[in-house]
Amino acid sequence: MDRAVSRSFAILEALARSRGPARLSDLSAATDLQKSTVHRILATLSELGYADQDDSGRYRPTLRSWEIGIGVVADLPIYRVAAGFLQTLHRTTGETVSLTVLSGNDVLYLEKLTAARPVRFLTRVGSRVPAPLTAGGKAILSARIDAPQIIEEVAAHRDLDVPALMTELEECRQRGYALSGYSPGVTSIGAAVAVGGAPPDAALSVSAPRERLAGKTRDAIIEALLETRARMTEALDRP
Amino acid sequence: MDRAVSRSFAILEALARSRGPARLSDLSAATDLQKSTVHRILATLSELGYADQDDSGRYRPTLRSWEIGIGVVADLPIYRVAAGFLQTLHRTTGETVSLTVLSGNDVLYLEKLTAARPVRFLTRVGSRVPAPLTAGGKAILSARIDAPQIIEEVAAHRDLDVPALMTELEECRQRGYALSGYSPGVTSIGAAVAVGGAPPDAALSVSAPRERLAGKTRDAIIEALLETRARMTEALDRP
DNA sequence: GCACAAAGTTCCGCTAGACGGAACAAGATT
DNA sequence: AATCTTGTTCCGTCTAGCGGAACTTTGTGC
Repeated sequence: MDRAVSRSFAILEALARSRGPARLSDLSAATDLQKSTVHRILATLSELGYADQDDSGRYRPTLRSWEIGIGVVADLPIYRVAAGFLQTLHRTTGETVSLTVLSGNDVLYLEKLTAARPVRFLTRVGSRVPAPLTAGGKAILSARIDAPQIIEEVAAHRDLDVPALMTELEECRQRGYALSGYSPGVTSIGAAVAVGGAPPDAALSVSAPRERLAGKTRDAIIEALLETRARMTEALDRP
Repeated sequence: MDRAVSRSFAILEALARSRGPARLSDLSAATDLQKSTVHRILATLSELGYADQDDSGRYRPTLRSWEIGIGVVADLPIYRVAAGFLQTLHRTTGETVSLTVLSGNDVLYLEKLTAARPVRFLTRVGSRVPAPLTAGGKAILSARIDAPQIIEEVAAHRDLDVPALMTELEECRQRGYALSGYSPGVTSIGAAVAVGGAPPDAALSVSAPRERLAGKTRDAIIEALLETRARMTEALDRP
């Protein structure tokens, strides 16, 4: 395990985590590394174009890591295919739509199109939320055999009503979509997207204030969501 | 200049560049490094969560670098503020709108909202185009004193009609927006966004097929663009 | 404005650990 | 079955990363 490599990523992560420019000594403290070591590695990162130093000597990350990262997601078949479907879903429903993928025990928000009358959201693109707490996550879990162990691991950190969740997942499996109220006052509806015959690792979801998600509107949105999911699955399976 | 660090990023970049999973020997060849070295560093990267190995032994980058990167852009004031303005501009014009930032001699596409009837675009979010070739880039350059040297550096690699470009920039400066036809058949209109009194390093742009950008529509779009730019600048200056 | 504090940078001897050639194992190809 | 090719492991060599301390610069408080 190359020590310098490991340390360089720790520094880069600390740099990205610190909102705004970071001082050398802060990074040194955050990573628990000698100042001279941090200084040397930062010089290397700067030379490579991953960090920058302003006039006052403080360091900030550059957009280099973003360029690499965006290249990675742009290569994901799900991401490429989803773009168009997300838009049509957004247009037909008029609400906030999201694309999430399962990453470990979390759901990772890959893309989000926000409604004209936006909701106060706790999540932004790039953020993680434990899968069993979100509509998209539940939709994914409901079709995976490893759902129980994921739920168990999450339950070890937060308190979850595991039995209730299990019966809820069973319901999701039957009707094809999941519901959630993770952010207070907003309801989400999620549907899992599977590629090939594999267990699903992505989901589409629609979110709106609870009062906007009732009666006919709600039924229409669910229909649009399931329709989009079907079309998208079909597009993914077409080689 | 820590060698192992430099090499690890070279490997990560090669991994991200190679669309789809990459083989060890390919990475070894691409980075001009010994197989054993690449193997060891990949093991480190895997342990750190930046790379993964599938059953067939091939390596692929994870979403880790994207998570870091998206955190970096999410911290950019321009990016945070732009989101809402991009949406309203997209809605009022109905066309494709983009947010770009100046990065070196290039313009980097940070965000893009695509029109319902989309254009065949050569650019995607995360891609780079030499600044003098795009509407957004010209708009930015027209308000910067270092424009001549950027143009000169770009002209060294591609052939540019430098004198024509300089007079065009002068026009941009006077009317407040720039025009471009970088992608064949599509016209873009760009306006620079400056924060504080500093020289601008970002731009908003609207793109559409040439035939949709004529007469009254065109005037309306330009008005909407300049209006949005004004509002956004105001929002950025408000602390 | 001076003195003190804290932050960034440089230096250098030490040695841990990265390096790379070669050998080995496991598939894939002919 | 024979032959590549690819991923993995081993190990002696020695370089390059390490960290404590000294030095310089920037900023802060009286």
